[in-house]
Amino acid sequence: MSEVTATGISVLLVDDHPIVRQGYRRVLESQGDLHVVAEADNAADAYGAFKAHDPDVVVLDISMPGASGLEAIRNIRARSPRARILVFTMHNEAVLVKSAFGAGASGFVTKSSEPSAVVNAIRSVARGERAMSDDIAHVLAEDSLSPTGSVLDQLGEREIEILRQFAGGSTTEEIAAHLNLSVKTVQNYHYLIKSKTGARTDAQLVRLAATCGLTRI
Amino acid sequence: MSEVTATGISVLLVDDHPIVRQGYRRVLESQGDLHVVAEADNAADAYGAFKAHDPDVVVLDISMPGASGLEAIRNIRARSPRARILVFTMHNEAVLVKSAFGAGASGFVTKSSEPSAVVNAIRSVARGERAMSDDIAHVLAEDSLSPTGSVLDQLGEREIEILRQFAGGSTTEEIAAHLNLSVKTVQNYHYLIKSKTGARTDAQLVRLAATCGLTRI
DNA sequence: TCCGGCTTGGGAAATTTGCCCGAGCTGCAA
DNA sequence: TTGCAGCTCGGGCAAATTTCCCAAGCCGGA
Repeated sequence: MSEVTATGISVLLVDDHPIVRQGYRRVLESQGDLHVVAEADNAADAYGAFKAHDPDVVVLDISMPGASGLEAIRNIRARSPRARILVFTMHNEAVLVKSAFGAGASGFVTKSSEPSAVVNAIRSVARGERAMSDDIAHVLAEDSLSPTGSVLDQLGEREIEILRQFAGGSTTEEIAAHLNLSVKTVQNYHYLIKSKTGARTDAQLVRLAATCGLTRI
Repeated sequence: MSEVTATGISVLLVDDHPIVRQGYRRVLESQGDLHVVAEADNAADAYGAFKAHDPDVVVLDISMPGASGLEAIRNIRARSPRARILVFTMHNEAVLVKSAFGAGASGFVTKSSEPSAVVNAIRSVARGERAMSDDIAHVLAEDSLSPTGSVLDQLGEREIEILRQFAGGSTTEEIAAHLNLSVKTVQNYHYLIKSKTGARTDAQLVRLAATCGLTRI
């Protein structure tokens, strides 16, 4: 049972900052056709609120405490494949964007976008279209992405093992010693993992490994 | 020349996210006594806007591209010691809070606070009082009791800012560009941070930053 | 005033990265 | 059976980064 009216789009807002939520709410409701029917301040509550209100669009920030926002996306989509989820966050890393779409998001908009771009993105995903802000399109274009599923699916067993140890804090030498490989090989894997995942930085690799559950922090 | 009316408090909003600014504006203006007279989306413009509008209170997010928000605080206070500045950010690290007050802020409120707490904080600093949200008070209290300071206490303010951006996934060049520093300086900070914290790996650095709440994964 | 710490960067050697390559293995499909 | 494709493992080499050491300016405290 959707709460959508003949002329409106119902929205569930998920963000951990109350005043940010309230600000969004006012911006969205001033549009006339957008109605915020519920809010949640963490990923765990997001699914409950989704079930209770069956909104047309879920607008959520993926950088929240507790369970990852990606987790929330998967959670919602697993049970309600027709759910439309618009990620709205300050991050603009290619890996994160790909993970979000891979997890089932319909759109990805950064907080640096103009409010008009955000509300238009909401309308787009409500129509079942894919939406993303200009800067995100740019990031993805640069990344010249390959059509894949989860980021980890592109990695071989060895690559994942090395990524795990690397993200755990081990040095290249330690990994080589532990796996009985030459340092050069580990270096090559390191490079290969970065190219495959699109991570441009070791820090991005660690974050990627963490969001995929490869390592805990 | 203050733009304050007999019954109102004029506010300058500084935040790099347009829709967040717009949301704040609506929340504040719905209060009746608060009037947003100007906005700025970076620290550099903040002082210009301050001079032009002489607001009663500056509400600013310290995590912005360009010059650090702390820099903006010092900038404004140096020229207008009676300026009231309320820091409004998602960060709640004790070191950061102390730095902000040290730089001349009158208040520090996190984005996890209730909107009512935020507007009350604005009224408090407008009256010349010091204000902080409950969670900030809690963090400061815990910090003053802990015998072993956080690892971050060994780091200077610039070092913390660079660590935050690095852990967030930014490259050395990007950080240098954001902060208007030479790449060499950022590299030196990177090295210095590793020595001070004892991290032997970039991954360890990211984990450290995450456990200290400097970045979220 | 002097000392110490922060900030900013240069310099130079050591190390790592980025990207190319080949070779041995396995599984799979024609 | 042959052959292709993908994983694993490492060499090579130029380019980039990291690692240290150093210096100068600034500021606050003793």
